[in-house]
Amino acid sequence: MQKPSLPKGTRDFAPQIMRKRLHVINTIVEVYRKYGFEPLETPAMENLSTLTGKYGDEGDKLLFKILNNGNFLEGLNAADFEAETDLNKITNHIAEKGLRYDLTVPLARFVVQNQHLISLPFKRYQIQPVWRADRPQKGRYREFWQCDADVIGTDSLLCEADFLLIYHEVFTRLHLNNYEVKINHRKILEAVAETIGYKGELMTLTVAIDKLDKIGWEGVSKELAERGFAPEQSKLLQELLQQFDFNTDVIGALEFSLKDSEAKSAGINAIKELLALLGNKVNSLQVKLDLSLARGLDYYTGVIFEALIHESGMGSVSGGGRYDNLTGVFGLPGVSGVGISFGLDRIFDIMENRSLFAGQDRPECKILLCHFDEVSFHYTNEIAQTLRDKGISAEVYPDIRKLKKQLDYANKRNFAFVGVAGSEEVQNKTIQLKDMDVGSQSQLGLNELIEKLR
RNA sequence: GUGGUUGUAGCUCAGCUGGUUAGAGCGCCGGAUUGUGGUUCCGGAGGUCGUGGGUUCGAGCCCCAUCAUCCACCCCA
Repeated sequence: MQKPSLPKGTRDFAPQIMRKRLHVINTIVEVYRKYGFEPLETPAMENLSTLTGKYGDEGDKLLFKILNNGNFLEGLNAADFEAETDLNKITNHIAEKGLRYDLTVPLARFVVQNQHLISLPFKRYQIQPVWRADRPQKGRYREFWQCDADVIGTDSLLCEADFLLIYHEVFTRLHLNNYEVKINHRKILEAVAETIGYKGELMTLTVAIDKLDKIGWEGVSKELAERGFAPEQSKLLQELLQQFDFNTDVIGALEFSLKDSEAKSAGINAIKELLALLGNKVNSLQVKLDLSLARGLDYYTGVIFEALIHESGMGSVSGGGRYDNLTGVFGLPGVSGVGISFGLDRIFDIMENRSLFAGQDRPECKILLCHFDEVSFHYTNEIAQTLRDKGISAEVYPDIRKLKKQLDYANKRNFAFVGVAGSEEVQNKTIQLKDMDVGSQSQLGLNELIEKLR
C-alpha cells in the first residue's frame, strides 16, 4: 500500500486551521460588504482561450492546463510531435480548459458576458482559490486563495479612496497594525521617466526599479547600466525614488522633484483628488507614495497599490490597481475598473507566526454531554436537543464508555464545557456542568444550564 | 525554467570514521480497587531508513540515478 500524498504546493486545511482561515475570511468579507461589495463566484476552470495572453509570457507558462477528455490525441500525427519547436500547437489541441490564475480575468469575462444582469458601476467581492504552476517556496503555493474586491465601470477616485480605508479596517481588525500600503500612479511613473530623460519602454525602467527593496540601489543601478542607462540618469533616478508620506506634503514633494509634463500634472491631480476624498482620515491610513512601486504594468493604467506587513519576512500580502481597459480583450472597450486582492495564505502565515489567532482555539460547539449508561445517554440526548432548540450548540458523546474516555475526548477537542449526567442527575433532572479550563463543577437544573451557556 | 538543501515511526529528530535484533521525545492504544480530562506512573503497538541500482564480507551511513521536500532566483499573493 502506497502512502497517499498531495500534489506539490497544495495543502489540506484541518478544522483547527479552517477556524483560523474563516476568521480572516469573515473579517475581510464583513469589511467588503460594509463598503457595498456583493459576492461573486466563478468556475475553477475557464476556457484556455480566456486565460492565455492575459498575464504575459511568464503567466502563460504558469497556467495549469486540463487535458481534454476522450481521445485527446485524435487528429495529431507523428509529424506534429517531431516538430519540437511548436509545443503550443499540441497543447492547444489536447487541452482547451485551464485552472483560473487569478480572479480579475474571470471577473472581466463575467462582466462582458452578463451585461444584462449587472448595473454599472459593478462592485463585487470574490474569495476563491487560484492556481499557478510555480515552484512552491516560503509564502508561495500552487493553490492559494485570493480575496478580491473590484469596482468596474467608474473612473471615480472614490474607489481608490475606499480601498485605502478598507486596507486600514481589515489590517486593524486582524491586529496587523504594522502594515504599510504603498501607492503609485502610472502617470507619475511616466513623469519619472521623463524627468530623467528616458525615452524607451516604460516597462524596461519599471522592471528594474521594482526590485529596489529587494536588491537595493546597487543591484538596481547595475541592472539599469546593463539596459543602457547613462550613469547620470541612474543617479537622478536614485534621487527621485524616495517614499513620500501621505501625512506630509506629498504634492509639494512631487511638484518639486518631477519635471513639468502632461503626465506629471495628470498624476499629481489624481493624488490631490485622492487626498481630498480621504480628508483628515489620511493621518491614520499608513499610506506611502512610493515612486519605485511598479507592479504588473501589463494592464494597470492608473493608481497602483501594494500592501505589506513590516517584519513579516513575507512579500506583499495584497496588490491592486486601476485598469482602464480590462474588458476590452473580451470585446467591451472603455470600461474602467479598479480592485485589490488580499493573499489569504500569506496573511494567515503571518498571523500564525505572530500568534494572532487567540480566541480561535475553541470548537464552535459549546458543550459536550457525557453519560454513564443507557438511561443517562438518552437523558443527555434530550438535553442536547433542548439546548439546540434554544440556539445553543451541543454535542452528545455517541458511545457509552468510561467517563474518563469521554472527558479525554472533550479535552482534545478543547471544549469549554462538559455536561455530565448519571443516574443521580436523571433522577433530579439536573446536570453537572464542568468548566474545562478551571476544572470546577456545579449541579444545575436545565434552565440554569441554558442561562449559563447563553 | 535555473541553483542549492533535506528525505529514518503519525509528528519533530538522533544514529560516532560503514560492523550484530535502528533509537528518543511527543502523539496513539491499554492500564493504575470501575462517577471525572488536561499532571504523574506502568505496559503496548508502530519503521522493507523516499525509490531503484552500484561499491563492499557487510550500507541508514559511501557512489550514481530518480522522485519528493524546503529555500533562493525569475515572477508573483
